[in-house]
Amino acid sequence: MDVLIVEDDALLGKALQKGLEEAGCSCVWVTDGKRGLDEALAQNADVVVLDLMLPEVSGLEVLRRLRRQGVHTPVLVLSALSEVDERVHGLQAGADDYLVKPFAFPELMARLNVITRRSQQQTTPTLSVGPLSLELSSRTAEREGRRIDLTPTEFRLLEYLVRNAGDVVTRRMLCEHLWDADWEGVTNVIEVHINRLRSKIDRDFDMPLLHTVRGRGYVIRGDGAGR
Amino acid sequence: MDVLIVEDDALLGKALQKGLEEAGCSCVWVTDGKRGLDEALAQNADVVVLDLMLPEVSGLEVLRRLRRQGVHTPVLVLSALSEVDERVHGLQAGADDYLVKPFAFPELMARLNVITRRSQQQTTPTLSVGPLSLELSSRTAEREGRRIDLTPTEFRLLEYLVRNAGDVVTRRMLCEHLWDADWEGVTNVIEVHINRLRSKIDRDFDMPLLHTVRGRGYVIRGDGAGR
DNA sequence: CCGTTAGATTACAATTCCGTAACGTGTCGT
DNA sequence: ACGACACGTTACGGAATTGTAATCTAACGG
Repeated sequence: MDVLIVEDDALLGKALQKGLEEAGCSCVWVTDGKRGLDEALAQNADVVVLDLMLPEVSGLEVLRRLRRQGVHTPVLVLSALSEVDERVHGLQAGADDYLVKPFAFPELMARLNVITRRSQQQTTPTLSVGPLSLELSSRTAEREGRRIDLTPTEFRLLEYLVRNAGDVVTRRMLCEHLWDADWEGVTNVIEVHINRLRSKIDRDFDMPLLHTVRGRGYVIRGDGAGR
Repeated sequence: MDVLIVEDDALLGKALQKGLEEAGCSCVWVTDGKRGLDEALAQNADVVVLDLMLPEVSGLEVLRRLRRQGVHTPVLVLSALSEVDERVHGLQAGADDYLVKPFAFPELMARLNVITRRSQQQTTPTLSVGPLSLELSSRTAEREGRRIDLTPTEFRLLEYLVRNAGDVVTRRMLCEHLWDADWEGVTNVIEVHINRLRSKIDRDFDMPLLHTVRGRGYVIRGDGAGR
């Protein structure tokens, strides 16, 4: 496990690094907020240990900026203050846990384990079916490592299919959810978009995921099974 | 608080409804999975109490489909089985808590309170600065109740500005994050897009949010303050 | 006060995206 | 085997999106 330590006190920093490395973690230790933010933004750490009292940029500020940038790496905040107020601020700013100095090293380890486990099982904003995954935040798809660019409607179509993976999605459903519409069947918009989608997510691969169910609609399935 | 109860056992269902209503909650009680899913999808409930053993569509299936549709309403699962296995399945399918029958009513209440509170403070996938908010999932913006349609690049530009709200965003930063690019300054793409963005989020309102900092770049601020 | 410069605004052209229509292909029932 | 029908494929035109360039406006320095 990779840990980023942001701690200006050399004694404590060194102790943390030593203890964590003995516990089998690899550490990066920086001593000011500026570099702490940079390292954290690089997203190479699985968890961050962040002191609140720092020169230059305060720990709270680092935390706030980190979260604003959309980085959700779990953060454990250290502070000399035991004030409830501070604790509230920290948690509001996006900390996952809080530890008051002085503390016992085993407790730090225990808390780090808890928050990393929790963050791992958090639902990431991503959908997937078998080898295909959609990243909702960036609106891109990926299959077997390859990035797939989708137009807005292609993405919405695929998203809807994936949310109903394994179930047949009827034309009617698509009309109502992707267009506004009651018309349904006036044109062949759907077939056209299904076709374009297939050419992107299935054409270049062995196993087709998007199947048509004659007379009913379409299904997307993770295994290759046609029905 | 609005509670949706999905429970086929009439005795238990009635008891739950009575108890919850006495505690000041308003309840909707349905007795099968199909209607449970429909009601839950309507998103009128703040929390769902879901029995696992149901006729037609099983509780697990209801839960799974609900989550696949992107609905995050907290769900408390009820089950006669105390098997660890079942519990794991339930939690994996997206349950927020688990209660084994028979149970004491106060415990149910306590757990409902915990999971609703937790879900409320969960970070919704939305950014906001003052009167402006961005919904990341649907890629739309809203200001003072009015929906604002943004093109893909406009949205990315605004998102980046909002994530750095209060800080000046330089041209260099924009070039690197929104385009790939090292060119920076060859053309005036940025000014043009800023202009288009302003015409949508500021033009029709009293207080401008997007300010230019001469020689540095742009800031977005929730209060009207120019600097 | 004037020239310089940064930024705003507008116009325009290239590209992309989307819905329609026409046509091709395969499947099913008889 | 044949026709009907469902779906696939391709081509085309209009609309939206995006980057470039030209022009206009406002701030700043001296």
